[in-house]
Amino acid sequence: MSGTARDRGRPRGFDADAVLDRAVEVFWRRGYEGASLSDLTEAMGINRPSMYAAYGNKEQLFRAAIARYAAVDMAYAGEALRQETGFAVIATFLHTNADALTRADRPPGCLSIQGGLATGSAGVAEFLAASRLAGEQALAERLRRAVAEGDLPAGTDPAGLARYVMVVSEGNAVHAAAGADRASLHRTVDIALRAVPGG
Amino acid sequence: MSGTARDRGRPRGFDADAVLDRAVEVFWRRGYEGASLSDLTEAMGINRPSMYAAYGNKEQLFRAAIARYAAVDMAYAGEALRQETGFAVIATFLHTNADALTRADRPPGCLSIQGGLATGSAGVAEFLAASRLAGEQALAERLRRAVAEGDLPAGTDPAGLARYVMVVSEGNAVHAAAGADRASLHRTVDIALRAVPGG
DNA sequence: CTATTTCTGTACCGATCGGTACGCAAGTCG
DNA sequence: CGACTTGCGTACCGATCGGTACAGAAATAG
Repeated sequence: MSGTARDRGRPRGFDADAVLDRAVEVFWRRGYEGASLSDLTEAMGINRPSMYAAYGNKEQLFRAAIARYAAVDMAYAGEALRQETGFAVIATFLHTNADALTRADRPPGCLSIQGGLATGSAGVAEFLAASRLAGEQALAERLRRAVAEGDLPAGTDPAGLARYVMVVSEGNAVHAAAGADRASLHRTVDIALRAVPGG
Repeated sequence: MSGTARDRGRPRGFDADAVLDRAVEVFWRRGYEGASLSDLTEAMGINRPSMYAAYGNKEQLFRAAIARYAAVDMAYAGEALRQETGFAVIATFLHTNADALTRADRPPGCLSIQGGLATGSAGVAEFLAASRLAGEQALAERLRRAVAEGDLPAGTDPAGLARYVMVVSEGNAVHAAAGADRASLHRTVDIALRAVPGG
């Protein structure tokens, strides 16, 4: 009963998280279908069977990559939700988002959108849409509180405003992927904020 | 010299434009990489060699499909540019765009974005980005005139405003592809218009 | 030590990818 | 009527796709 039947056998020769980061980057640049297993395993530095043993198959690897992406590259969103006022939440989210979309050490744009809006395997696009929707709902919840607390005007529709914010963020992601620079994204955010009560 | 060496030989057994419309729909639904030649030729109702003879190869077929899409499914954009004031141009564009993104007889979203943000063949994404940019510049030109004519406030940045409008439109396209309904797109547009001088 | 378990690397699987060779059908020319 | 030109349909090409069988290597358990 000492070894919990898990430490037996040959130990894994790679760090699963570190290797997953390389997969994130490949999916981000090439999309789900554009990233072949050869691309992925080469970037990850492991062989194909090791990848299958660790993650199952390509789609499960992609889902793991999205989870890792959300935890690492979208941490700024959680930060934004912790701002004190509804307007500050939105302004912080959009501006930090603009920065995240144009980091020099990462692919431009957003993995959730680059990954595959239109893809042969139906599950992938729906999975991505669902994870974006989860973020939108978290924002709507925060804005609902802002209305209740009075720092957004009574009568403001929190869900509609949250959707607007996500639309701006996703549109910026499309522009960033097409090569728009950081300053122009921030300029767009400044215009967009004029539509937000308090801006 | 009667027949200009073009009417000779067996005549083509299909209407090139009608067949291209079917290709548009396949690319729209599945993206550039997700649409296989088998998918395409089956939907077009022609054989592979007929497609190659008529269009060259898959990428040229895609470019032809984009051109056809711009002429047919984005005609509303030209209409919007002909509105009388800068605000009317933007409002008309965004609202007719919301309708176009959710037509019952067409795939949801926008071919230019569904087609392939991230794709293996580098040329495709750049071509799509360039065609979106052309629309943005046409809008900027129209808004520049609106500032000159005084129906947008002096000091308004036409290029920045045009980019903002395209960002909203592209963000809405992402949402439409994920299944958002027409009403919620229009609600987003109404919020977005509050950022536009005159809204 | 041997037995057992688990990971690694090679080498391969059938399916599908984009693209094409080639013979036949269907027209216009003289 | 041939002679010629062009599109159509079958049947196929090499390359690459996602996924795996299998044997050897590296660890623990006894």
